[in-house]
Amino acid sequence: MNNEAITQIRAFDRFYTRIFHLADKYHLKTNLTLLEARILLEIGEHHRDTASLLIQELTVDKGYLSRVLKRLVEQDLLRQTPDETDKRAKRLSLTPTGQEQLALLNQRADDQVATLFAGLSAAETQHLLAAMQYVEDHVHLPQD
Amino acid sequence: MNNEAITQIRAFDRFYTRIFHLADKYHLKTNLTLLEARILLEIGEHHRDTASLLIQELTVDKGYLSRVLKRLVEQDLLRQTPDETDKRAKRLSLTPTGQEQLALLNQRADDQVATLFAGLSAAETQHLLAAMQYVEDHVHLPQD
DNA sequence: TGGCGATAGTTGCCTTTGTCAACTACAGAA
DNA sequence: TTCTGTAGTTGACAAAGGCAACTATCGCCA
Repeated sequence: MNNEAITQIRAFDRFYTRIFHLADKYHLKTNLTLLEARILLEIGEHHRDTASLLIQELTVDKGYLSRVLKRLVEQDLLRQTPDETDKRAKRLSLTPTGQEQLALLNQRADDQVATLFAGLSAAETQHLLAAMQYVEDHVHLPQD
Repeated sequence: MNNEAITQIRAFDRFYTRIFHLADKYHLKTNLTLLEARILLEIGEHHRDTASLLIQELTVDKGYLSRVLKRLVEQDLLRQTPDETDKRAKRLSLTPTGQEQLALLNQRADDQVATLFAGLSAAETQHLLAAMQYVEDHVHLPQD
């Protein structure tokens, strides 16, 4: 890969990081931090229901995560129920309140995205999705 | 924009955020934090040579930035020279040591990108750049 | 089966990062 | 020349996160 290409990719990276840094405010006006919001999302939408799964997905320290989860439990957004088959683990699930919060977060995040890409025609939207897909397909995931 | 599209875009966002969260480690093995690295980059490459410009670009608190800049000066990576035409402002520039560090950072960041997109043919690389450009061109920048 | 290294999660301790408000100094316009 | 706004600094504080030690349990295998 030549230097010119690398320069352009780095420019895209800066651009995209900035955009989504601005957009990653969907948790505001809730009482949640960005990490807490992402946790609710991962549990509620992607069924990652143990701390270890979250640690992998969110690349966060387990000690820190433990505390954040505790906070979510105290706020009655999260439940930790003992895992019957593995007594070291705890299964995480959202309380009704947690589900409400998640719905709200999703609403906000959707709105953000809709604003960022407002006014595209159907054809442009398709093209955009294809472009994103292309990027995703051509990144070499670093192995963990 | 329909729900399906929004969902896919949010998936891309999560993906890309994660990738570049992993990739944003180019400052490691230097003594610099990510913010410090980005500051050197903005000053050295993009000629943003006052604190206010950096505040805008990096969306960082001015009090905090002030301290970080002070630290960079102490490390002899940065110089602050009085602005003759505006005596409130200070012009920022890299010391020779700072320029060396910047070169090192650029090297590391380039390597990261090259690794992430390793093995693409020239045609694929062109396609990738076009895809990124398309995304960039179709985002509605939120006005500050 | 019982002993042992690995894994899940918690806790204490500490550092770094970031926020907020008050403050000084200067600019630019009325 | 006074008033409002901007550039940057400082103090006090809160939030975020890293690190290591610890408990409990698991799963393997001699």
